[in-house]
Amino acid sequence: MDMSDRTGTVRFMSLRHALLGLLAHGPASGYDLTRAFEGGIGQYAWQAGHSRIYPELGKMAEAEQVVVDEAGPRGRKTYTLTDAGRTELRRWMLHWPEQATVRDETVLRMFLVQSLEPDDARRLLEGIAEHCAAEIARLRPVMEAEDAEHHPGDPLPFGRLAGEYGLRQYEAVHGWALWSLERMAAVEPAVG
Amino acid sequence: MDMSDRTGTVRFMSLRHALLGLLAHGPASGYDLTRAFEGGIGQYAWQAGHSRIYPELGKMAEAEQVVVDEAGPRGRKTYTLTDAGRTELRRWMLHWPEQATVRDETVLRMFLVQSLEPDDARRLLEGIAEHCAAEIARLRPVMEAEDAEHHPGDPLPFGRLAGEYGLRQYEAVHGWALWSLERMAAVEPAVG
DNA sequence: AGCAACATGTAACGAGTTACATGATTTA
DNA sequence: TAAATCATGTAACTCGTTACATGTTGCT
Repeated sequence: MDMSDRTGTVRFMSLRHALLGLLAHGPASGYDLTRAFEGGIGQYAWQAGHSRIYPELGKMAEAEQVVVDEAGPRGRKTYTLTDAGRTELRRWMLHWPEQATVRDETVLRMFLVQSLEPDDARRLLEGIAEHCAAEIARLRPVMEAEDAEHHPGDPLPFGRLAGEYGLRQYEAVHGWALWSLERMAAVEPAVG
Repeated sequence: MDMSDRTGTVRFMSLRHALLGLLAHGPASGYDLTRAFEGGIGQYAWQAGHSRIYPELGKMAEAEQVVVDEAGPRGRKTYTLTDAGRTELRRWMLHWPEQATVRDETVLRMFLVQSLEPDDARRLLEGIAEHCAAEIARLRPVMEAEDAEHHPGDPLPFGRLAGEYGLRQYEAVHGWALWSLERMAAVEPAVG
């Protein structure tokens, strides 16, 4: 599979693709989509507020990647993916740029752990390990409950793969923090 | 450890903290720092080009978090971290906001795998698994070589913890992609 | 009647990318 | 002497956040 995109085509606009992806599993309003960004996507993948989402939906409608069902109370507009929208989503999902956009404050902190004094670094790593352990304890039962409800043959619940990704992410960071603590202890044992 | 920051203090500016963190391991010029962003930090944590870095260094000098050694050929300016800079770096490293900035195109794609048709999703996951396997094969020998050169008692090489983080990240994603393929196969076996 | 939640929009600002612009030093 | 690399800077544009602004519907 081709993991890179050497064509000089359309760049960036990941918010648009996030919206296309969310709309792929059913019509939704700007309000609904704003709520969606408050969940896992906003926590782990991409952030956006309603003030950015509404204008983008407008542009997507212009580009005929979505259509509006003018209806619903309180001026609610429901957007539905068009074939053009689904095609663009698929194109984006299958063609990865050589350098994808990344801006992750948490990962940045991990890259900079070694800029702290050893005692501070240790405290930070201990905090990370604890935090991950707590998140794992919170997420694992959610996944297990979802799996228990799932009958063979049913389609996977929306977000199940993403949830698993989050869980494994926390497990990886947890393991890394513990490994780093051991590694630091071997080099420069804590005083006390 | 306090993993959240409820104080209404200074927001965002992660680029500044990335620069403070890089300068913590030694003085560098804007050019050097721009190069640094082309490596692991830019690939996994935070992106920035020279056009953003130079003005930010200017502001940091104004705020006296760095000082300039006016010297060097071609108008090269070397920046050195001050105590104020180190204090600010430490503050940022130890106080985590409730919701950290995240914008990661790759993770976004993983969240949206389920928006693809099963055959496309399978091809994508296979591609991810292969890509991760290749990166793991590339990174592991680098780490092992670094570890082999390392003598007990020496400080950890700069970036060793970050490198391990990257490696474990790829391992986690690799495992997730394989798990997802199995999970999908159980639900909707591939045709053929 | 009042409050929470639903629902949409705009404006000002902050932060990053691409492109424009210039020049000095080193190396082949 | 030509090219690559070093080295810095600015301007225009895009994208995201915070704050401003307004009105409706459903629930208690």
